[in-house]
Amino acid sequence: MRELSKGFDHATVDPKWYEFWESSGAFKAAPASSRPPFSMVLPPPNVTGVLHIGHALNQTLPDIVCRWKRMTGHDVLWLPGTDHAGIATQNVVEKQLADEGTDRHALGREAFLERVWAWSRQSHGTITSQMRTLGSSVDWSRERFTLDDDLSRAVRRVFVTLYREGLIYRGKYIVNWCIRCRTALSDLEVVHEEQAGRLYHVRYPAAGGSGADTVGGVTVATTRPETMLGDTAVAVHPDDERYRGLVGGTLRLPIIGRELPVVADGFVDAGFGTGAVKVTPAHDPNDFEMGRRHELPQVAVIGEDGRMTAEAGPYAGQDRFAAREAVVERLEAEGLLERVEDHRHAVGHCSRCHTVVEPLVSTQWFVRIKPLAEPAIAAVKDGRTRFVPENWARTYFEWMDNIHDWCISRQLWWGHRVPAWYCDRCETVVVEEGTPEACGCGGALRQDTDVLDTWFSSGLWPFSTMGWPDATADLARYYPTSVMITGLDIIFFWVARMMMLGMKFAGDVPFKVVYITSLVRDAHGRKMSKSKGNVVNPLQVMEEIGADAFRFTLAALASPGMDISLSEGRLRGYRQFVNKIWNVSRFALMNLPASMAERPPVPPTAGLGTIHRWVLHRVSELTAEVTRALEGYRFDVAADRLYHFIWHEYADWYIELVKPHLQDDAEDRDRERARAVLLAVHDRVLRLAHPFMPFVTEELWQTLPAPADAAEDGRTPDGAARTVTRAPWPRPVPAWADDEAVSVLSLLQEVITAVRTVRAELGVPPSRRLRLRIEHADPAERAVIEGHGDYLRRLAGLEAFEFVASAPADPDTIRRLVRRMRLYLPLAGVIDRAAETARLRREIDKISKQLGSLEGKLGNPKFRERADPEVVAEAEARHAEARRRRRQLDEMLAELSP
RNA sequence: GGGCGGUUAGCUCAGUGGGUAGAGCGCCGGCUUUACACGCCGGUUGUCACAGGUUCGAGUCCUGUACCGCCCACCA
Repeated sequence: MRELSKGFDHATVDPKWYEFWESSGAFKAAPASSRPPFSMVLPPPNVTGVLHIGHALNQTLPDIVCRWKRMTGHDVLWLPGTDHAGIATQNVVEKQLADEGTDRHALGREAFLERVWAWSRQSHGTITSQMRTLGSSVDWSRERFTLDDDLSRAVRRVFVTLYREGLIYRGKYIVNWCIRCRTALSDLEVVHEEQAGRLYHVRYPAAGGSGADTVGGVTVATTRPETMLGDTAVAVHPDDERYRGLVGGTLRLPIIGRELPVVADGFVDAGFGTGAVKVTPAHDPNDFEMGRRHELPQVAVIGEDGRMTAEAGPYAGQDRFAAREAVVERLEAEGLLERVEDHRHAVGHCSRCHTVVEPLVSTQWFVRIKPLAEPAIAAVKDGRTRFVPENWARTYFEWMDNIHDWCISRQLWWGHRVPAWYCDRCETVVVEEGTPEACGCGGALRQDTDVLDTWFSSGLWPFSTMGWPDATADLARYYPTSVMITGLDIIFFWVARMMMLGMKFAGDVPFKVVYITSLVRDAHGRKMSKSKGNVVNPLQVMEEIGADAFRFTLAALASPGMDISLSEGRLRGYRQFVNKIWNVSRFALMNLPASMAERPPVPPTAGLGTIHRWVLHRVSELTAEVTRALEGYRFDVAADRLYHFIWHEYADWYIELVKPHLQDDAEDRDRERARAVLLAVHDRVLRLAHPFMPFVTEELWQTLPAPADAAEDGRTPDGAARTVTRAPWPRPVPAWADDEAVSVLSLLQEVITAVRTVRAELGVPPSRRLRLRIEHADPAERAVIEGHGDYLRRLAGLEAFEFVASAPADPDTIRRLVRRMRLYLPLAGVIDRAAETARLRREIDKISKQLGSLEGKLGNPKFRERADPEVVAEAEARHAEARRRRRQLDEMLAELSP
């Protein structure tokens, strides 16, 4: 007999096995193998990041899939890596510099980059070791970083190709500008927040009039009065009768005095405000477009630093918000401020530093996106890529159908530098993959100082990591990847761009399935945030309860399309589940002799006792259910089935029932069979649970005797090591199907539970052995009970039971049989008459209700006509049963209160 | 303004071809039954948000309402 330690110590066990897996090559892809490929790429976390709850979920779920696929005999490639995360990383280092009293400009570009490289090299180890703690079974030998040379080459190839095809262009357009980060942002990097503001109604006098003469002027409304300094027109709707006479005329811009034409434009909503709009082409996206339609000049009054420019006249040099106040004061003083209203509106903020974004005109690089979006939309429409849950496809379409050109240049230093060079002498722009020597005209070339949006390189991740643009064997074998599992927050940032760029450059969709994971919230469904102090740190949780329990919790809570509320209760509950598995294993191990060098085959079921046939049947069903759930990405269902079977069937019933067969006094042949079945079931359970709780299952599986069949023993590809990560995934065994065993067990369970209930309700201590008399048993049921009397006596705590054959046998249901028994437990002296009477009354109420509804149903002729005959028969049976039950209860009540 | 999701036991949630409401945690009672007190046994708890409709039958399908949440958005 062997023994396991009393408890599972994840702190020592987990690292031991991860090291073993990694060093034995258990997670390595085997491109040369004949196994069918299965591939995923890991959404690369920020290289300087730390593992947060979102990562934990987005790695646990794919890890479950990968571990499962490895066991089903696939050649699994799960490719890991990290992202340089341009703006995020740069901001962190800039903050460090600020703390040191310096900044990047003082350091200079090269020294600054050296500094960021040093920081990212240093923190790279943090996130990767945390992934190991979680158990992510990635192939570390293929780890990539978005700034690696070969990935940078892919970035340049894509840029140059798109440029040459006219899909990347450079131009002066209005962009979102963060005055703190001092860079342009894409639309996605701007987060809109509804906030309280004011709507200022300002009178623009007719041109020629003095400031005081407002007759013939127009009132416009604005939420940003400081931008009026840059106005170059006023617009009204072409059909607006009120202003018809004004179109073509001019107004005078207060403060500045510039003459503004009144233009007619369909964009203007005549119903909003006064129906007249000030037009500021340099500081508002709509006005920018309107300005182009009407060939209006752009007057930039706010600079890249957020201060007013020389064009702002008296306000030059002021902060934009100070200027707002000052402009309002001046307008008021001049009597031009007609009205101020409170107004809630959405204000754009930088997603990285939360500064209010300033739209302004700037020269940037853009991707012309529509031609790329169309095939990416089609691929989801025709199912080449499928969303799970499928509703996310709507969100994807919604965005893709309304997509705008993508601003990809950033005025940062950390990232892929734009591969464009400008000639000092002529106007030539050279865009090339390599570094050009000089301009054709002989002039010196200067490289563009901007870098690319981080998501430009991430968008290439599924193929750039596999060696593209070379036609590598990896690309041929592993692209498109099988599935992508990622969070809903990056559907647009990342998933959409991988779709577009993958189809354009790798010639196919990047993945066949996109599983969108939910947001993890706190126990009460609130978003986790530092300020609320409700952030769950996965590393701390794993330290406390181990990675297995943590992972299992995430899987169990991952209902598709629903946010996850992570509660301590669930975490604790599943930690206890891990402990349960540990102890079931202890029990199994104690009862399997060490000499059992090779695993005995399961004996033919025909020769086995009912409990063995039952458990084999159930484990086969479990196998089918877990497999089906995984195939449908129902991690929650799979976890739930495992939990229920292992705890409430295998441990609570089978282990208890099998104990006598394993004892020393059991007959040898009987004991050997019991051992063989126990081992077979236990082995299967550990394999099925392995993807969810890799560490504890490996630890336990390694203690089991090796199977006789070499193909079953889970060697690593090089044949070096046995590991459950490579053990074959169990398959349902049709020959184990056994409805008879199921019905026997359910009868036994009902009888045993009924006796226990009676004992508990009447306060009979377990030590007191009871005699049970059973009346009116159906002959078949009587035979079953007699045939399994030992189990009944043992688990119900009976001294003996007997059948009373006084009444004729009838086809009563199990329930009735059981209820009848309570009357004959010789306990008359113990019964609390009042309590028992109340209980019976409650039950009578319940049954009366049921009876009522059944009579309604059966009394309805349409039910008899249309319902399935089987259903009608069942309803009739239930009705008959309910009536009998009702009569019994009445009798019992009468007996109690004579 | 548009899109999506939610409303089921005290809490957090399952309930995916319509057919007698489930789990975990919590709560109550009883147990040293030698795998496990991170345990065992038993018990309690629901006008399935509301209003209509389809159906013999609706938590489940349809329509509408209310409230909550998320995402997108160029009405000043």
